[in-house]
Amino acid sequence: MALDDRKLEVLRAIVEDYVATQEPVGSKALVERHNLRVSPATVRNDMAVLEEEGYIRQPHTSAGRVPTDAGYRLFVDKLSRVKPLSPAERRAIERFLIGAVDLDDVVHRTVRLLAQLTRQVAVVQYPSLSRASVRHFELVPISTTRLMVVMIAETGRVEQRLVDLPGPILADDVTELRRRINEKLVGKRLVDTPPLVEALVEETAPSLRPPMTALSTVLLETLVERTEERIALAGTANLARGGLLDFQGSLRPILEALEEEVILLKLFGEVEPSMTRVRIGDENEIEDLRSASIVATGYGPGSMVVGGMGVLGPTRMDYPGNIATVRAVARYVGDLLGQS
Amino acid sequence: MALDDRKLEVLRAIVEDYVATQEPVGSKALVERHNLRVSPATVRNDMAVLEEEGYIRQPHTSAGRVPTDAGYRLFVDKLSRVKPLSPAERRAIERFLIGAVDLDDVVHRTVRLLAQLTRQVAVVQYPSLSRASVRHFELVPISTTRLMVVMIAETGRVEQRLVDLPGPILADDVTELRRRINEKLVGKRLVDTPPLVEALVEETAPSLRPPMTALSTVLLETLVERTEERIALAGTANLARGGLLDFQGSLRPILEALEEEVILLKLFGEVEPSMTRVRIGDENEIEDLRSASIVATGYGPGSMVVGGMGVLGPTRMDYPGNIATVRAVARYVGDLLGQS
DNA sequence: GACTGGCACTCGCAAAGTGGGAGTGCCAAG
DNA sequence: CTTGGCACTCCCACTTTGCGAGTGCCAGTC
Repeated sequence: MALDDRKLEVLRAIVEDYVATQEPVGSKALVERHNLRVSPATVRNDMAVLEEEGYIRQPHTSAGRVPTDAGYRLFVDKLSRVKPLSPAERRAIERFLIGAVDLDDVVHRTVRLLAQLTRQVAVVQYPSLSRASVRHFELVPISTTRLMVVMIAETGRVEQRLVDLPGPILADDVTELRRRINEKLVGKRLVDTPPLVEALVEETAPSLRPPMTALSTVLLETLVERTEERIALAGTANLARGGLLDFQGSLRPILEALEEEVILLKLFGEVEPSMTRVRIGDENEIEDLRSASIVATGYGPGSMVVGGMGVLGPTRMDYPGNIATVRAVARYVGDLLGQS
Repeated sequence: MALDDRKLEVLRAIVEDYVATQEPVGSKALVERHNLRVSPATVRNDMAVLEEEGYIRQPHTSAGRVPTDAGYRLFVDKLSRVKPLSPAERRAIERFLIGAVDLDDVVHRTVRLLAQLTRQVAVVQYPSLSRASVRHFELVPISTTRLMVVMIAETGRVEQRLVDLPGPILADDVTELRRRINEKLVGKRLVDTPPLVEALVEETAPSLRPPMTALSTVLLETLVERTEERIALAGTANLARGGLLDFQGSLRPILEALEEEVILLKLFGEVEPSMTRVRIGDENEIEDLRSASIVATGYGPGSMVVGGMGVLGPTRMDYPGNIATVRAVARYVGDLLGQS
């Protein structure tokens, strides 16, 4: 059965009121607050239909209605326009990010900013190396058998590792290795590098084989393994705001999930280019997050995506507002990365 | 008035029972569970005295007694021996830390380990640079007017920064600068370096003055400003364990305080060498943490202190156990740092 | 003087009872 | 299709009640 316009309007009103008040909303209050031009009785009939279709439900007989996860989903997909940000918010974003001194600082500020603006838990993935490309490699001799490998990515992110060589090495050989590595890898996207590293070893003259082999192991680790593991988090205190009415009583499972970086990466790292993903309640695969919703989006310079960011909160959240904020912040940070 | 031995014994029993059960403890239950060799009535008299002295209190008339912050303090100072760790715990510590690949990983694992063993919120300060000494400086040319400065500290921590030079620079000059910087700074403790950097600039030949001046600014920043700001946190989910009986109802202020790195650094960073500090409830200067206790200690290779670590939980916590665990982990991590 | 058993008293808490009110579903009429 | 009316449901906040744990005090004992 198709829902006519008024029924959709009723659903929207229910969602908006419930999000605002946190209380089940009844037919009478609805007609009063929104100027639906019909009587409560009519609204009740519409509600009955909406309930049958699974978009709303009553917590108890003879209480008001509350949106279901499906109801929120419909609301997000069809019934809400993305709220434009207020000038005050735009200014807040700029002011907050403008003083950032390095990449860590950008991420740090971003996550706090998001938490503050949305009043939810905010998550920002550090710019992932795998989708970015290599700007420069450096080898620094620490001792005769030890090198430090430093990689600088286009995003400005820097990774370093120590390598123990199988035997002493000459300064000239270090220079040679550095030259060869840069020649082969600079400008390439990190995801594409592993086969190149393999080739690099094979093309190396026998005299330099042993150190190059040792290096290649570490290069692969740096390039691939540790590549998207870091996450910044802020605003957990916001979880405790709703007086435990959200999250059916216990913050425990939520806090636990938030401590698992693997989970966060799955939620906020798997983002498609220029898409904002909204995951509502039950739609979450993670058991512990069935009472939470997530708004996530990718960010990066231009149209490139180098990481994800977003917010997490109760299913009863201000979707249009949060979506707008997350998008705006993501775009701003993306531009920032593009500049450097 | 001096408290005789039995009264102290009663206090110890109250603390232990209350920590275990989370419920006010009465005179009858006390004599049953601990073999005090007196009657409930006697215990009641002792309790009356203890209450008068401010070590315990009753939540309501005719309820059992609960330790006050002063009671816990007395318990920690005089009445508890540090529990030796169980072999299982020792093994857990080793197993958990043994696979760590780099400094970040060590800190990461440590904080999770602490959270797991104590079932409290754990905090670990990254090894502070300021108390460690410089192992090596490296200058890496990125372009003709841009250098990357990399500093490696004795603790294995690496910091890097980009520097824009006032004009193009030759490779040989970079080498010269590198040599001079290392000559002057290697082996010095970071806190002692600022005047040395000043001197360095003054001793520089006029031709190299401009780049050295640019460098010195960044060196000072790296050496001083950003020097002890990082903190790792784990186990916040443990806060939600006590069913909100701890922390008088709201986790909010606690979570908020935990998000302020400045606060955490104050709490866990200001540690004296080889001391375990216990801060109980009211003793905390931070308003929001008046219902929490903190056990913190320093750690580092040998007798050096390069950072702090510890746990935070409800005042009703297992002090002897937590103190023992924090100390053991700190010592283990310190040894680990000493090796590399 | 220190300890003990007895006893009256206090008071929080949980279970049970209660009234009010918000909200519903249905129906007959417009 | 919409509307006003009406009977009905049932949650919630409030009060009542009884119970029991725990206390403080006192008089008696060692």
